[in-house]
Amino acid sequence: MTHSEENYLKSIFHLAEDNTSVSTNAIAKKMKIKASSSTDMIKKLSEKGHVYYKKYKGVKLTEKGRLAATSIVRKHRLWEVFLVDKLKFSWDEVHEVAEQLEHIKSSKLTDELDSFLNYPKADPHGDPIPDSDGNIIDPKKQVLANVSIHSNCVCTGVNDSSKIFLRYLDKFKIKLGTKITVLSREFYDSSMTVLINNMKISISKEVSNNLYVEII
Amino acid sequence: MTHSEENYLKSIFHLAEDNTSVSTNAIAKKMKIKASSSTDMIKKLSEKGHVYYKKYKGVKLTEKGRLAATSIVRKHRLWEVFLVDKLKFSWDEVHEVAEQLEHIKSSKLTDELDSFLNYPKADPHGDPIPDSDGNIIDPKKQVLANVSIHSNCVCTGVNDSSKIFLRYLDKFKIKLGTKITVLSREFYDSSMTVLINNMKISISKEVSNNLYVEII
DNA sequence: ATTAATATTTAGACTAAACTAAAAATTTAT
DNA sequence: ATAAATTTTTAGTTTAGTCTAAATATTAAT
Repeated sequence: MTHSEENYLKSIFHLAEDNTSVSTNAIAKKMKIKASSSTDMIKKLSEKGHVYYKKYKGVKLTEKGRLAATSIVRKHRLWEVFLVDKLKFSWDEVHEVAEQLEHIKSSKLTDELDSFLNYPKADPHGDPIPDSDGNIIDPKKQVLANVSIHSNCVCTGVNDSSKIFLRYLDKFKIKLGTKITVLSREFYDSSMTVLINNMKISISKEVSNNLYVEII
Repeated sequence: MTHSEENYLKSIFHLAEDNTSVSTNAIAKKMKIKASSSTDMIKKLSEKGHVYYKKYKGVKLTEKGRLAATSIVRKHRLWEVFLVDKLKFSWDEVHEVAEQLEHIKSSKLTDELDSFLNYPKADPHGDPIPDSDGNIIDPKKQVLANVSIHSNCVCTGVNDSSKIFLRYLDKFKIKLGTKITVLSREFYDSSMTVLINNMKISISKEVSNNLYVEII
């Protein structure tokens, strides 16, 4: 399988982790290519048995395609853990490099890396790492925005792994494991006041919608 | 730079580490491609300033090309150290995977890896690791075949990193650092009798020519 | 239920990197 | 020094993955 084919499968997977149907256009948009390119590649992936495809009717991963996709996601997230835990990368620096490393083909490498890293359950952004059979145990996540007032919770992940968001979080020393107490919420703009690291801060709805937490 | 371009530069470098002229044919042979493909790519690399090239007159790396080549060799060898030292790869398993990893583009990754591995001087086969400026300190090597009788020496590298040779060495428990005492040499076939791990064994000239040693 | 807007596919073109076959240059041998 | 052998280059083809522009299908709006 080529890098390009792998990227398509990964994109389809991310567009529909629940394996609902995805349009060729949505794929094109996600991958920042033209729709015609997407259609072409989908035909090819369909012939190879990685996706189900009916003209104009969208695309779904086959079992084979899903397994290939989760394998790439597994590698991507394991490498991210490696970069943060073993080398000195921060969580906003890992994505680009992991995009390259995820294409390395060696199941021994992947499995030894997993072992070396002590079988991590999640990547540096809190996203779950699929096992080698493609199973993903995703502790269903709750977004900070939906937590009721006076709750005590812990940050368990982010819903947006963009550099800009991650750096915002760094600025306020918010990381995975950080305790957050919800103090109040504004009707006007859905912003929240929360207690983080003994500091009272105000958080916009954009932020509270992109922070996953677990209530304790 | 594409993977393919990088592979050409690497091949040229290995064909002439002393930076003498290399024929397009030699490149083709080394890379197991046709000579016409080689000529085409050389033209392209020449236009990009990575090689000097005059039709029918062979190819030499420019400074820029040499730096690119050593960077790839550096990455290849660092990854080999990682695979052996940190994951559980043996020295005959690392090459194929390192061929993929060497193309990952991130100088931060390379330098942090170097630091994580404690700035190794050589890869698992004893080949020197270039520094980030492309300098290679290669302790000039002596082949076991040339060592005089009764010398005590230590294995410091191999001149053939093929699986089949490395596995032969494994069978006799010969690895980097293994002490070798030369007992005698046969005129007939240039084979040697040596003492290794307290075992007297006979070694063909093929083997003694591919083992680098340092006399102690 | 048509028309308009949008989504999707088709057709044809481009680039990178390989190939084959043939031409041209160089080297070797007589 | 010429012919033969070998090496190297040129010319034209192929495949993968992209693109643009045009055609067609689907969906939304009146």
